[in-house]
Amino acid sequence: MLVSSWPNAIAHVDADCFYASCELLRRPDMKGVPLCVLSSQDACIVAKTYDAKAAGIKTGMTVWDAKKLLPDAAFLSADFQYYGQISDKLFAILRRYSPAVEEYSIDEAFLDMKGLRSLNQKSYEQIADEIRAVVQQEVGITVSVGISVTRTLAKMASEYRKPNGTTIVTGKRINEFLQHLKVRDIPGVGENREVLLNKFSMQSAADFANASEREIKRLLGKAGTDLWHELRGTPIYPLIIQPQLPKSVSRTASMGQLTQDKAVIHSHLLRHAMRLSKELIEKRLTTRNLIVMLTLKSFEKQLLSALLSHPTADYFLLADAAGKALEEMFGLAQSYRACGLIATEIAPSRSDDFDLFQQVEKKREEKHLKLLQAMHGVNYKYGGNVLSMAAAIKPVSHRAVRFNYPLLECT
DNA sequence: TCTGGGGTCCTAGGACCC
DNA sequence: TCTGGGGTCCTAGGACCC
Repeated sequence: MLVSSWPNAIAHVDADCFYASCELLRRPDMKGVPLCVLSSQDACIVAKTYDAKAAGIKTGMTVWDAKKLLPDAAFLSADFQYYGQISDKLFAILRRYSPAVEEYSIDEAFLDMKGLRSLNQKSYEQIADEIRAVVQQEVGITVSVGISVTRTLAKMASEYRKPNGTTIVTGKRINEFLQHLKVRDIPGVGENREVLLNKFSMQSAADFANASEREIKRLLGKAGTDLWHELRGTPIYPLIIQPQLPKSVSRTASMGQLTQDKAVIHSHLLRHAMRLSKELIEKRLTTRNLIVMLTLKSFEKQLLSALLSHPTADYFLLADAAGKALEEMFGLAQSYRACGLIATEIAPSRSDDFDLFQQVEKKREEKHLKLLQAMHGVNYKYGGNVLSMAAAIKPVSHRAVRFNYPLLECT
C-alpha cells in the first residue's frame, strides 16, 4: 500500500449529535440536562446528547425503554423544519471553503479540498480547525472534520475524534490509522459483514485493507472491493455535487395497533397519499409508479405497484391508485400493522406530461394542484395541518370515499 | 432489540428473446 | 451419456446508511 501524501483531498464535516445540538440552541436552559429527540410520532429515539448516550440510550430505542434508563432526561419531539434551517446555515459556511460541496445528509457534507491549501495559505489541519471554529461561532453547534484522500477515509477520520475534533489522514499514514479501528468502523460494514469478516480473521480495518482483493471480492462482492480500494487510498466513490433526482419518495408508518379493517388501512393510505403529494409538489416532482406497501403482523411486507396514466403529483390520482391496489391486496384473514406508499419513476414536473387526448384530464389535475398548493400554503402559514382532506383524517367507511371531490375540512 | 421512517445500491434468478 | 449461448429486463431480497 504505497500512496503519495495527497493525490487528492476530501474533507468530511459531520455535526456532533445534530438534532440534540439544534434543540439546545433554542433551549439554552436545557444545557447540562441529558436530552433525547424523538421520531415524528414520538415512538423512538432519533438523536441524543452524549450524556444520554453514556447512560445507555441508543438510537432506535423506544421512548418507553429510554425513560426507564434515564427518567430525568428531557424528551423533545423532532422539529425537522427547524433542523433544516440550521443545516442550511452550516452548508452555507462550508461553501465558503470549497466550491465543491456534497450535501450528504442533513448534518454531513463532503468537500473537495484539493488545491485549497495554497489558496488559503494554510495546511489542511488549519483549514479544518478554522471550519470548526467558524461553525461554532456563527451557528452555535460543533462539528467534527476529517480530511483524507478518499470519501471513506475522510468519513472515518471525522468520526475518530468526535465531538469537535479534527483528524487528518495523509496517504502515507493510512495503514497506521486503520490499525486503530475495527472492521465495523468502516462505513459500509454493518452487523452482517462484520460477523463474516471476523470469521475470516479480519478484526481491524487494517486487516481488511491488507487482505487480498480476491478474498474481499469473494466475501463481499463489488461492495467489498469498492471499499477495499477506498481504504487503500484509491478513490472509487466520486463526490456528487449536483443535487440528484431521488429514485423514490415514500411515506409509510405503523398504524399504532394491528388491524384487520380495510377501511382503517384505507384511511391511513389516504393520509400517506396526501403527505406524498405534498412532498412531490413542494419539490416540483412527479411519479409514474406508485407502490402500496402493507406490513403484516409477522413483519412480512406485501407490495403492489400501480402504473399511473402519466407522471403526476396529484393527491386524487395517488389516492385513487392506492385505493384500487388495496382492494387487490387486502386479505380478510390477515392482520396488518403498517402501511405506506412508495413513489418511483420520479421526474421533474413539467407541463407537457399529457398527450393531446388528455387535455380534459390535464385541466382537472391543474385545478387539483392549485387546490392542494393553496391548502399546503394555509397549513404553512398557520402551522400544523389546519386543513386536510376529510377522508384522510379519520377512518371512514370505504363506500363513502370518493376521489372526485375535494373534501376540505377545518380542524 | 419485541422492531421507526426514509433512502440507496447490489445480486441472484426467472422470463423472454434471438 | 453431460442438452447452445448470449443478452436484456424485471423482481425480490439483502445489506447498509442517516
